[in-house]
Amino acid sequence: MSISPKTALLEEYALVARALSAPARLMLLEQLAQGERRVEALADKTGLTIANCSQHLQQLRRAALVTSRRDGKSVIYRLTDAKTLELMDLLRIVAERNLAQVERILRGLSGGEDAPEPITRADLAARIAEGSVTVLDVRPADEYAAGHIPGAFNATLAEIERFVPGLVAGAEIIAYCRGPYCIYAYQAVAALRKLGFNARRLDGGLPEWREDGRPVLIQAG
Amino acid sequence: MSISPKTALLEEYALVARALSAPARLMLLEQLAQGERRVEALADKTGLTIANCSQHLQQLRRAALVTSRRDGKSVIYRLTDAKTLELMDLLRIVAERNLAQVERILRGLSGGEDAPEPITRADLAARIAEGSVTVLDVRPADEYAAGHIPGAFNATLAEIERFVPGLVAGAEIIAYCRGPYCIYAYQAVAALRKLGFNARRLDGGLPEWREDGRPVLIQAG
DNA sequence: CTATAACTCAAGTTATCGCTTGAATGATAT
DNA sequence: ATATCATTCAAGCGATAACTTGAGTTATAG
Repeated sequence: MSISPKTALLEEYALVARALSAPARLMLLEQLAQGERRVEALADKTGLTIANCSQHLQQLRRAALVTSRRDGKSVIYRLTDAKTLELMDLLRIVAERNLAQVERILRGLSGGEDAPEPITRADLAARIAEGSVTVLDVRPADEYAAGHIPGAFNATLAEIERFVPGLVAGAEIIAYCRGPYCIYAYQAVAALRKLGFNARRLDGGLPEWREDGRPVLIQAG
Repeated sequence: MSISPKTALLEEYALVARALSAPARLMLLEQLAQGERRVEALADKTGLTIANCSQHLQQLRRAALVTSRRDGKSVIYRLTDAKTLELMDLLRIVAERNLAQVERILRGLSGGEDAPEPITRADLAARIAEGSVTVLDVRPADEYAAGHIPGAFNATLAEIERFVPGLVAGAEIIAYCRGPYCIYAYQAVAALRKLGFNARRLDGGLPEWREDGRPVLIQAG
């Protein structure tokens, strides 16, 4: 009872979509977009148990969205290629354009309607070159250490207030985080604007910046 | 116990992916890519029961991949926008590039390794203009009638043999069908090549041709 | 107003998914 | 070899999805 090739093909396409259909797996992909990671590190960051995390990763691998290799005792996962990022991005774009619920959440995060448009990566690069902007990396310290935009300061959301006194009141602040799925930059911009600063979000996060071929500084460990 | 905005966002993105995660819904989207359709017509084409079909369509609508409107007694569904097509296409591309199973099926359909590269839509347009090619629409007659590439002949797979005697042996034949998800063109090319004809597939199908802004001929009814 | 057509809704069944727990594997260190 | 660490496998449970069936809605026709 072999099924038709048509159905077989659609099953395969559906398999890829199904891999993207669980929040836990999207979280894993977001982490992997930062760079390759061990299973345990992914479990830590996402709050999943190790076994559960491993199972999700295997589903992603079956759909060929990620690949894995062994390194000593660890197994290291990474995105198969940039197409995986594209797929995640398109998913987000469709959701943002058409789902009222998404717009509502994003508006809430931005603290009202006064949120400015995000700055493009090309514009930010130009502004950094002329030194007219403060760049803020709103990710956890370990992710910052693993690679960040040269010249960016690092502060988590909780640390922002402590960080503020050092800022010049007039200067524009650009916040970025893990990427489109990450809401830290939204929240940081909202917090800074509430404090009277001129803050904006970067369009995309570090993975997109890197994908553009722009420089990434890795902290000497 | 409100969930975090982060999780809420990921749930929404996952909802879109989940809508794409069933072969039946991909089939429906393929049909809708041809043009807007009533529920009953979609049920006929896909072989789903009406109730089941309706439920799948509602899932697609919840994910904002399709929209619907009432027209008299009927409800007519259509793709929300071209982004839906892009999403389907990217899904296919990832699957074709990375899943061994998909490559195997497609190779099988093409009847071995001698399948030529598909012709681009731009190239086909040029070839049509100079009249140096025969275009074959391998979709059911009703879909052909609802819109086809000007100058194309219509023949289903079963009819191809009957159609053959009228063809010049040397002339190149370009077959197309519903689009990337449709395998008719693969099968038609394989069949024609087996008969000694110089046949190739068009890259994409009618929806992509239309999306390019190229002319589509609608049969006078 | 009633009948009919085209969908949608609701309930029930079977299958699959996501998560947990505990055991099994694979690779290094002692 | 034995111990240890990182990951995967296997079994079980509750929740969700796909499909069916039959009833309920909405709009046109008579």
